Amino acid sequence: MQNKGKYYITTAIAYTSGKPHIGNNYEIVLADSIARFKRKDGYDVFFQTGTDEHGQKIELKAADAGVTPKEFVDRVAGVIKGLCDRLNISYDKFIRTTDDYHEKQVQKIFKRLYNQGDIYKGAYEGLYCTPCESFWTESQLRDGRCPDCGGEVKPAKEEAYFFKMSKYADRLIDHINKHPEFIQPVSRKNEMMNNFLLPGLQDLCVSRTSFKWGIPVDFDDKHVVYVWLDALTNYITGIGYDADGNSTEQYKKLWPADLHLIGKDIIRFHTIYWPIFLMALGEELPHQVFGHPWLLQNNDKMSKSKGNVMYADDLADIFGVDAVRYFVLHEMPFENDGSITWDLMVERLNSDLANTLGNLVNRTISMSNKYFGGVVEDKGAAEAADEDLKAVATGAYDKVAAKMAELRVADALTEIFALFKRCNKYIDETEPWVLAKDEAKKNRLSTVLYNLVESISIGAGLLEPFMPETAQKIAAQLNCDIRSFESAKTFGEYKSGNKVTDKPEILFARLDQKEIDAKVEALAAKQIAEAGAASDKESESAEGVIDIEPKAEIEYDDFAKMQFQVGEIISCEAVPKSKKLLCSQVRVGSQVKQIVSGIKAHYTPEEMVGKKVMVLVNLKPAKLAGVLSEGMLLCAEDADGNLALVAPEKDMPSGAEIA
RNA sequence: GGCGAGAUAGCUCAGUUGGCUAGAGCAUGCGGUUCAUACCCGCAGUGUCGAGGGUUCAAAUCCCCCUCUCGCUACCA
Repeated sequence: MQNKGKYYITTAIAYTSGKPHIGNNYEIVLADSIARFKRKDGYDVFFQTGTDEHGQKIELKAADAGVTPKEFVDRVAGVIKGLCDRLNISYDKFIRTTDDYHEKQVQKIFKRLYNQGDIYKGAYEGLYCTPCESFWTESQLRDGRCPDCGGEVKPAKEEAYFFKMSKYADRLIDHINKHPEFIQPVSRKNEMMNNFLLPGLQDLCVSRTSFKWGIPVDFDDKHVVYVWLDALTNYITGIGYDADGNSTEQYKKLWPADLHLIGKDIIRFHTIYWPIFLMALGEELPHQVFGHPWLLQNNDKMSKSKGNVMYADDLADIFGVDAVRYFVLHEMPFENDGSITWDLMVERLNSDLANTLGNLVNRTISMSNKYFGGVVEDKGAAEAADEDLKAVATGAYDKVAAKMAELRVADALTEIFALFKRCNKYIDETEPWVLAKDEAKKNRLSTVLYNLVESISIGAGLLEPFMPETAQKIAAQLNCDIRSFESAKTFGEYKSGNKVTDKPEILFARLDQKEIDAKVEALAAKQIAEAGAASDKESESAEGVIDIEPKAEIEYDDFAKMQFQVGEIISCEAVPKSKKLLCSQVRVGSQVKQIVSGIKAHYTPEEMVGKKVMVLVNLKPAKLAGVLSEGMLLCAEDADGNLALVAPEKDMPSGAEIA
């Protein structure tokens, strides 16, 4: 087979804060299918995945669990790698951002970018805008004032390093315009252009002093390198990049990457910051970044405490690895989010895998055994009816390859199943059981069965990248090797006179919805129990608790400046020109304040009325979406951004002081 | 608020540069068949192609407007 050149494909690296659910594993199955397809198609493929292991969240989780951060990430990385292996992922490299070569290179990269002036130390003094709660750099200020609100900026305590993004923006815009395939799907290109590139890029903060669990900046050890410079560079450090110019042969061969496969939530980082980092390092840009949609569960958020989190290993236990692979690949459209439910999985498995594919293999082998003792022989008794089957079988590769070239994996699978459906139809057209009754038609019957076995063999060869185990099982039952793509283009490669197995195994057993329901309930119970136990102490704890960025310590005087009181909401309406704002009239003691809050998504105006809530009353009034707001309603926020108003635990009169 | 995408059969969607009775898969109904995992094959559907207006011999497809949904983004005291 000719070598079509190298193909370097990566997934995003998984954050080691906990066990990933099926929605996270989707990406790696997708990547694996592409990698296997390319490999089989004659490319010299290198497939890298791994784990992102630094950051404050991990530092805190480890502390909760009573272990060191390294012990914590070692354990979670092991779980993640185990899931990859369980899903039969054919990665060539599993990188961890705690690997020593990676850490060393990140330090070198940081230093080099600093030395060449792309990274600079941000002077926070005089640059914090209190109303906006934002830090600004010199270059971002407008006339020495906050570019957002035009207010004064004041000194602050934390210093940080920044990357000068704007310096490379024009080059990046040019690159994106000249390479329309760079950002996939293309609809994302406009979002990046219109929201970030064209309005002007802000410099990116690339260090932190507020936590320690990260790669230290080697010339300023108060700082650790902050997430993106650490995480994104895995794509080059994993294959031997060296910031001093001594990159390995492997690096020179593989870079630039052919495809970065990532979730749509991190497209910005991969199509703006990452290319700019690479430009700063003088490296080529990756050919393509594909921000795939998400696999959601029934539009319902997965949550362990609800017991509805789907994990790849649980699914594989119930359905089998290849069924899970088939499911996530098939259900995921190209541009919109897909949805996954237990009902749908049972339906897909019964309809596609058991009925169409499994039954086809089974009935074909059964007939071969029944009529010819398992011997499959082409007796040359061809008829016109065979031509279409042959055309579909030998033409399937081209169709699948065309879909794969566009990364349309779900469509590629559909093309393969079209071949299996054609085979079923062929059986009905030729009616082997009728031929079997006529001794004179023995040769025809033999040829018909040969055509079927040959077509199935071709289909199995095409199926291999997506469902490797199943392809293996089919080949074993047909007693032949798995077909190469090359041999899938010609009809008649199955060895005539070969003997198939005499005891065909069921590839996919039909499932009973009720049995699955029972298993699902058992899983849910287990999860809820675990979630309960976890909230006590266990290392999995942090579901149920939230860690946020700590702010600098304040004096009592700072606190005393704020005046909190109980306020009663007497009326409330939506702010017309905004999506998220509600405008409430709040009685605080004898006065009424108008307060605007960004909680429309969580409370209806009707719900708000009558509530007694905690109000920050002496906040300087400001206009929001053109409406005056004279205070702030206090809310708690969870990790998903859900808000809950804070209210006194017993009924208190309006105006009561909170201190 | 800014930018963008979309609204087609019960469900998920396809419909290329406007062209014949608008398609596929799944689900539903009917018929056929029995090698096989009660499977497979065939047939049939229903659709005001989101509402309204316009251009055209001809519009799901182009233009205008309206309603709704979604994505990114800003604001969210």
